[in-house]
Amino acid sequence: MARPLPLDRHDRQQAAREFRRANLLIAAQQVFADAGLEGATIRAIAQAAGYTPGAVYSYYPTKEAIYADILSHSLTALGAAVRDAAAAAHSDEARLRAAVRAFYDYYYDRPQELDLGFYLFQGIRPRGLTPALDRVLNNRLVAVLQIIAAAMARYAGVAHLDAHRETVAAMCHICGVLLMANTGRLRTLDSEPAALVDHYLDCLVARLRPR
Amino acid sequence: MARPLPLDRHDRQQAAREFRRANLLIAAQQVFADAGLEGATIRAIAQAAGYTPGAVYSYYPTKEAIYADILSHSLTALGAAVRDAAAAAHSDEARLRAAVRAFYDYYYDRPQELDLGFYLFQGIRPRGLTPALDRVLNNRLVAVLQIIAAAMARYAGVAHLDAHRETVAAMCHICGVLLMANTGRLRTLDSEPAALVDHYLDCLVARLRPR
Amino acid sequence: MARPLPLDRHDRQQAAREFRRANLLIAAQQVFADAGLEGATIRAIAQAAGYTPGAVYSYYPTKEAIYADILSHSLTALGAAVRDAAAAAHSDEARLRAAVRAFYDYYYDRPQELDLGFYLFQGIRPRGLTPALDRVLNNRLVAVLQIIAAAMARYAGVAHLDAHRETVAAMCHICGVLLMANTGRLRTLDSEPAALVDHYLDCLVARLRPR
Amino acid sequence: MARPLPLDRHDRQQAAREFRRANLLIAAQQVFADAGLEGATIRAIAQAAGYTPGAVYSYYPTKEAIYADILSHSLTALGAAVRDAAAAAHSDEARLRAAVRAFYDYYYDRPQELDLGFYLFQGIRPRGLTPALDRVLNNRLVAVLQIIAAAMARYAGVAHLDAHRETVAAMCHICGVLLMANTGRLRTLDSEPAALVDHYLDCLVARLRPR
DNA sequence: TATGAATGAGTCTTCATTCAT
DNA sequence: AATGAATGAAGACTCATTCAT
Repeated sequence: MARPLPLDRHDRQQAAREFRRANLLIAAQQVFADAGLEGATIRAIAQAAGYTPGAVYSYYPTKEAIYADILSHSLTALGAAVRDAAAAAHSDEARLRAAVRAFYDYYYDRPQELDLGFYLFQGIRPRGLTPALDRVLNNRLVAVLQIIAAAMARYAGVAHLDAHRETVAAMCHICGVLLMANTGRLRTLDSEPAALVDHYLDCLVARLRPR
Repeated sequence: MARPLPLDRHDRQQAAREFRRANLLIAAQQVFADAGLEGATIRAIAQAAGYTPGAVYSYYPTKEAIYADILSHSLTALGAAVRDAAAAAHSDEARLRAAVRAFYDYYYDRPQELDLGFYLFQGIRPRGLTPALDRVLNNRLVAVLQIIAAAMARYAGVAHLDAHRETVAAMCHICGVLLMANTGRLRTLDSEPAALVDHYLDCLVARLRPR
Repeated sequence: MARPLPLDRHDRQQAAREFRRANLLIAAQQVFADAGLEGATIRAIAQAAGYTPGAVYSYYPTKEAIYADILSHSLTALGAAVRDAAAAAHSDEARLRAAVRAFYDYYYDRPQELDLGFYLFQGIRPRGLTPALDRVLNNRLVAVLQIIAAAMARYAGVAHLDAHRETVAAMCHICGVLLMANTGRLRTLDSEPAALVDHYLDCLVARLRPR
Repeated sequence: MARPLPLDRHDRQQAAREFRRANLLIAAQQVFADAGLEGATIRAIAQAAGYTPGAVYSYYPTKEAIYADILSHSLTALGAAVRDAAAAAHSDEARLRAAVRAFYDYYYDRPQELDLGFYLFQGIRPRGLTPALDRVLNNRLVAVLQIIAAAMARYAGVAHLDAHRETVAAMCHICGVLLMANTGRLRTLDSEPAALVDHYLDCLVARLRPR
């Protein structure tokens, strides 16, 4: 039976600190979801967390670092959503469809998190998004894509497929649809984002169908 | 032989003014391409054009108006690029491929213009982007898409096709690829944007191929 | 029979200039009445007169000088209004009442002109309102007050009265009422400006009534 | 014997903050008295208080809010002045005279505060002067007028008098005199503002004298 | 660790006035 | 006399960040 190891003082402090940081992060996510990239000022985040602006800097060196941490959690949650959807499916085809749809659904419900990704991943940031952090975030994304790639391989048979390319292509397609939806283009073009996604999936499934 | 008509004073002044506005716009485009959306402040634009900030306001009533003008020119240029590419093609299939590729190529070379479009097309701007202007810009985009839709219809035969949906889907795909490329994701995922586009086109062409 | 004297070239030019200045002034008055003190920019005035901003400076050295000229004309018109009202009255009491009421009515209909007077007459202006001009404007005002003073003297009999003081007092009262009306105070205090004026006149007439 | 209660940290900080805000307000009042409405910019106020412009915004959300606070204090002080003057009087007549004179004296010594009132009470301000605040300020003014109205009623007997109307009329008169004095008109008209006020009071007292 | 006051560099925008033409 | 382009100084306001406590 696992018993929690006794912590020495240092570890206890560390844990408490981590706990406070997590709280701050949750507040930041909330501000973010409510007010978007522009509205998420340090002041607003601090206030939402019950802190004053200065206190935030005990936990994050920079505003961008907060962004990065939110994004990191966001990618983890995305991964969970995609994984769960895939796990619940009852056929290989359903699994592929479910995984891709989960990716789409996740961001459709959280447009700000998509924005954040695009913002942070963009070129060179003055400070905050270090190469190390960038690598971490990237790995998170790769992990999500691997779930989709696996579903694809299982459906199509690994031999007949460049699963990596197809997965990246699917991600691009989904993100493009989301982008167009979020900026209002699809509305003015009289198109339903979900229908576009399903159409893409229909074609994909047909194309990869094992014979 | 066309000889330039003599201009009266008013016309000459008008032309001179237009010339200066065009210069200002070019400077703004440059600032834009160099510094991106955030960096393209009135100060920076004015300086690049050799003006003081106040002077800019004799040419554009608002910062957003400058953005809108850049975007408008951008969409016009995009339209020309797509049209030219389609016109130069020697077969129906080549025309479809060329049109879509031209769309991609245009933005691949001018990533900031893509950003600008997404920025300006987004919801309601405080001032500057009037609904009228929004409609104009939107029509420009629609015009571009119609070229692609026409190529598609000609290739596939209009009966067997929801050309509108396929065109919107293609645009989403291209924009998704561009977005991923611009934010550095494709590099880290070891994917070539152009290869993705070509793959998409291969699938599209195969799928729509008339029998 | 008076025949217009032949004008030499210089005079003709002078007259033409004066004519254009008068046009400019009329435009300025209009802008003023429409847009108030804050809205009456040089640009707006120039545009209303069909000029460009620079041209205005051929006629007035300064924005304040335009204000001053408007005010001067305003005071002249006020004088005419008061004079006409007094002239039309059929009794000494009616004359006094009519003159004071005319003062009130004039400004009640033209609140911006009252503002202008207060603005220009206020303390030291940076430039524009020279002492000489100030004297001119003041004399205009004095001329108006003399009409009222004369009506008062005629009504009350000159012996029993400090007509100057009573006239200044009446002017203060009227201006106070107008000020309170224009700033919305009377509305919130549930008082009618015209009723206040009439009450003041009733008291004044009763007090000065010759026995 | 009252001993200051020990304050907890929060209260101490709150008090310190209030103290600084009060200092800022005093500086603002000074700037105001020296430079007038137009000269009282955020820059100038900040500088006078030893701050940078941005710091001002931790104390007041808006320039108009500073104005409003000054005006609020001003009206309170006016009320106190009028009340004290009335309280010190030894007869009903003296009380009425004293109250009205106190109103006059207060503003005669602080001409900018009169301006401020007229500015802020004017119609709708873009931001800052909310309807709620407007009501508060208005009530302050009404409270002052009630002191005068009470003195009037006590002197004349409430039956024989429209105390409200007479009070509003007196306020208008005083404000008219002050306006004319502040804009230099009374000087050029060779009239003493105080003498005008006293004359008005003489007439008022005579008219309302109980028989 | 947390405070929160303060900074400083920045944002867009306005407008009377000047001056070469 | 008129143009109108341009200036320059100013306006209110925002916000990430620092730092003494």
